[in-house]
Amino acid sequence: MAQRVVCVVGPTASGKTKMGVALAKRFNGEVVSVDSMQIYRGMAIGTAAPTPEETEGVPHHMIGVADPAESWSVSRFTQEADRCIQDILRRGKLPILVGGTGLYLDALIRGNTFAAGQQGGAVRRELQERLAQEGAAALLAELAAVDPETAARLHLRDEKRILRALEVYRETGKTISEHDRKSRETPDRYDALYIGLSFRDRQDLRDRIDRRVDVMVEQGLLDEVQALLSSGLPRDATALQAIGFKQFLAVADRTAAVADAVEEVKLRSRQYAKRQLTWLRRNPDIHWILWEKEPDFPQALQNATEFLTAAGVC
RNA sequence: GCCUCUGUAGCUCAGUUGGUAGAGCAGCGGACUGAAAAUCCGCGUGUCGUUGGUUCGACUCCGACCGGAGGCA
Repeated sequence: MAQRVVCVVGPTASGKTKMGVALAKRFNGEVVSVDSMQIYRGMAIGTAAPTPEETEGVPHHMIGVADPAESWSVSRFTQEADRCIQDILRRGKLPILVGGTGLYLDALIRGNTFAAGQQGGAVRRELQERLAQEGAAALLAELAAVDPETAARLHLRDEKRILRALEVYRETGKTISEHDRKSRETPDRYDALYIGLSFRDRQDLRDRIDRRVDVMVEQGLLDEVQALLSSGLPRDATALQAIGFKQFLAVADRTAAVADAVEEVKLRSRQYAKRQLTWLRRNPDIHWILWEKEPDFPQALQNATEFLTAAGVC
């Protein structure tokens, strides 16, 4: 039987951090952040990483563990996070996975393996050049010759995935569809209990996102971005693709006004929240707790506790 | 007060010589296996300001009224 872990999921600004801490205290757990941007150092404000006060002494893992100049990936993340989970289990504590990056969480729970290849690698660079020269149609045709299944699935404009599919074939001699099929067949690595947080009315989520963005700006999002830049972080770093950082980069460059950047960050955040909800919707195992207007944590903790104890967590 | 321009989707706007309307953004839905806070796909949601008239037929032409912008006084 796979080892048991608890996952707290939900769109951005739904209260996952607070819930994670409450559950960790109640069930003798430690939190593992599952967030593609909180892993980078020096981005605490813009990624709404939990502050020392917010953690209430509960150990948190996988936050601020990476240099923003190096680009991480699902593969790298799952390896490191898995190590944390194992360590927590070894110490007899309950791992509580808290985060909004759906792909990372699913890969972790399922124990996905990833085929060879990497951004910045020789094969990828060569394919990128060919994409620029010959166009996506040529590459998609090439993919169709070796992996018709994937080629049929991908849209001509989905260049990122066309490149990746070709890369996997080049690097391993096997198609990505074959790799994925095998990866899916392996049993899940963890026995996960999911608690989902969201709002019954999307408008309430939007209001909460707006308020959170205003707070980030008050707390010094611009300073945080400027600090990253003055540390010599390249502008095309993956870390700077994070919502908030991308827009305030323009403010730092004086090519955008603060007020416009704030509106843009709010917009991108709610679009991101929508994509997160789409991702989560296909997981039928989530025990949802839906907020009415405002989060009610005491109530939610009781609800979640009942759910977890009924499932055998103590 | 007079003159000119203007009123079409949540927003910004197109709409040819009259045949009940379409773009971008927003929004909604979906996908996602080494960039995932990334990337990609799909969907038009409408008293065409109101009200009379002309016409087989009006967003389109005419009148009045209401709202907005500018100009002259």
